[in-house]
Amino acid sequence: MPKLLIVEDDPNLGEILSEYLSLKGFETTLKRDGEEGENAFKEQKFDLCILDLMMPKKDGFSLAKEIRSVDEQTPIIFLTAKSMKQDIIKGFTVGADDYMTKPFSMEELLLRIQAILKRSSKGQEEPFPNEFAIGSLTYYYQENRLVTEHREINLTTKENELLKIFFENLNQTVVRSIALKKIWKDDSYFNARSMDVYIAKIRKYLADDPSIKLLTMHGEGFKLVEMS
Amino acid sequence: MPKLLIVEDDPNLGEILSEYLSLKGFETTLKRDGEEGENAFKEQKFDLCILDLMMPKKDGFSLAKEIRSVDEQTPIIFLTAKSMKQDIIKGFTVGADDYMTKPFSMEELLLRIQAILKRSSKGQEEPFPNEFAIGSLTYYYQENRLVTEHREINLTTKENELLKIFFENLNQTVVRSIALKKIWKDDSYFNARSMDVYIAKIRKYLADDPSIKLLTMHGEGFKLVEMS
DNA sequence: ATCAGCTGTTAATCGTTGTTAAAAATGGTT
DNA sequence: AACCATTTTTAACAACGATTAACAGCTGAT
Repeated sequence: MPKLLIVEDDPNLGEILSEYLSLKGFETTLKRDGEEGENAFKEQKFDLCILDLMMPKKDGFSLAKEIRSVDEQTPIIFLTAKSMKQDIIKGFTVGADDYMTKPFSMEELLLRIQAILKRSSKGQEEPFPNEFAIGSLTYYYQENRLVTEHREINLTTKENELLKIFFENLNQTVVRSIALKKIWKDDSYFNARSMDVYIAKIRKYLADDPSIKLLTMHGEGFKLVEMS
Repeated sequence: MPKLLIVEDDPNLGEILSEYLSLKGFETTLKRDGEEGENAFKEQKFDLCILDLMMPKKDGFSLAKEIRSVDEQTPIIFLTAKSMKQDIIKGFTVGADDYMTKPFSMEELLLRIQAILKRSSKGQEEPFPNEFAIGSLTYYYQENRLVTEHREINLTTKENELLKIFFENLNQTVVRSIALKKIWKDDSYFNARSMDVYIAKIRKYLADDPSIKLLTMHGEGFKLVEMS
């Protein structure tokens, strides 16, 4: 649950922001002016700050500078009363990550917050590569296609999703219930049986290279391995 | 001349709004309840919607949701009878851009409309490029035209809209219901079948380059990919 | 070794998608 | 308004994919 610091002097907008964002699963702290905001920032860590520009006591720029002098990391979003290009440029020079001009849609703000947090949380996860080779097989995930020495197989959607999970977890056990939840969204007896049918199909495809085996880990799941 | 959709059940207020805003240079369409509003929205494009919250047949929230499911762009302003914070928050969660609490001044409404239109016209999404190349194909969206190695195809409106969605989402699954709502404005059994017919037509065009495939993601939608 | 509970396999069934053609709607022209 | 050409929708059937069912085989615990 990411923590947000909201500094906004308009009590109405502040409340709405705060409530809406808590509703969306953030832990929000609302402060009414720059000084309060600064104190709050000194007291605890936040994952992101939302600062109004025009505020009594200490404006958003000054507050952002204070924050940046202590902390290079924490993302800052500015709220500007109107779309004043000067302000926006100045905002970015003091280290803002984004800005919103009032009035703005909560949804858009939410999207931007999510985008920024995702970006700053880690190096974005590498996507599963389209081409994946093992033994004499080549698997093209994006293209729902598996190429063996003897033939080219067009995979159905379900076959493809399941095979992807095995390639992602090469030499590791894929737990039944986890695969089921990923592909079928819930694990029930019937979905489990459906999966077994697909296991059989995939095994037939993989049989083109005898060094590749999809092992059964009885009671747990399956494991794709390349024999040495 | 921006087009406004006004949905307001109070005939008095509706008329006043409509007349005032036409006087100010907008082209206004006035509807008296949510259902009428929905139909109007499906029939033509608007630059902004002004929706009353309390209305017979279909309230403003539901209407906004319908609108957002088809179009996430067009700004929406809600008119709320009183300043109920809950309503306002709910309004933002369904994608509203602004709200006005009754009674309000026409002038203020005008200012907000102008602010929103200015903002939404400025920060416009990068437009879909007219020319788009993939494999040996070149697609000219603006010109409803697809050029292959062998021939030049003039696309019909529906073919073009559908193909555009696939190009926009290259290598990503386009969900049936989303495409349907975008193009046909609602997903029903018959529209779905109609779409299937267009899928077949598009596949015949794309077949000119065998490395381009429009894959079926069974139960989900379709995905345009370039084979490696 | 036996048995209950998993897993493997095949085929039937059910729902979704592919395909083609006819019907209906649309738009332009006389 | 009546005509035509074109586009879009509807309809019917074929093909395909996913699930269910039934039964056979296997595994590990007692």
